Amino acid sequence: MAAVDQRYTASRRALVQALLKAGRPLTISEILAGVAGMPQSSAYRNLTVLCDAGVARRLPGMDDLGRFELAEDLSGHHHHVICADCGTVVDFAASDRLERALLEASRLVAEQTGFDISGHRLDFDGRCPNCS
Amino acid sequence: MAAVDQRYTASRRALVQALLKAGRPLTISEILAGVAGMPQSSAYRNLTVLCDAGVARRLPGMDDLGRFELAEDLSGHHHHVICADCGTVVDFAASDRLERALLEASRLVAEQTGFDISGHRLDFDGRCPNCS
DNA sequence: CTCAGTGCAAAGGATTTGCATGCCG
DNA sequence: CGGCATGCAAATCCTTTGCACTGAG
Repeated sequence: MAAVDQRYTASRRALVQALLKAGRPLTISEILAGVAGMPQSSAYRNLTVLCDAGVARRLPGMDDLGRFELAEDLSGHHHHVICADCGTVVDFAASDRLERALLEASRLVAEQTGFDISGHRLDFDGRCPNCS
Repeated sequence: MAAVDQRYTASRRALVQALLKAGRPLTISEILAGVAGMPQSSAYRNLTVLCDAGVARRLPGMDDLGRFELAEDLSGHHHHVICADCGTVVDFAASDRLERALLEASRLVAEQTGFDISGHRLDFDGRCPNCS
């Protein structure tokens, strides 16, 4: 890890802690709220560093808000359940059976499209208990 | 459809045609390139209308570019293969077996999270032939 | 002493909105 | 006529950058 990373400073530690504690992807706003006193720019900059270092991961969102979570190396392979109303994202681990089916599908996709497939992302869309 | 939509104007028709012809999700830039003479604001505005009308759909992307495609009502249920380098998105239809497994998983997710699940999204990440 | 890290403020880029005008019904 | 649609330009929103300063090795 030290191979890529520069220094594991207080700010970065704080970011990782925040993500760890949340156990689900967080927006910048949520992160800033949880790590009082950190300027946006530092949050963005360090999050970028963490992503490059393979510690964190940025994920796409329906709304235009960037969300961050710990890399799967640290959190384990999982998928997401997304509320169409408030955008909240919750983690979810798929069954082995489903994962196997997905792997198989990857091979198929590679054959059919010529892409070199490196992974998959599975999201469930719905409405969370709060927004129902 | 007329229930939600206002008017099916030339601009909107052009947008739908462009998406239809492409057969894959397009960015705003790609759309503007294909529909010469349309101002960005009109493209955005009409795309929004089309999305509200259930004719089109906006999808999340790793890069910050919004991509649009026709709704599944028109294009059929499918998934995406995304190039990590250039961001190009290609459509892909999953096997019945996989779809069944996904449906089953939806039920499981609903139980475990309390969400009301309305659908799923499956993306394969990789590198396209051009970027390899 | 040197270089990475930090904050602030300014810059960027994609998307949205206000407003006046044009056109369909 | 009345209301939606359209263009243009200005405004927003999230995110990235430039720059000068501080801190660790």
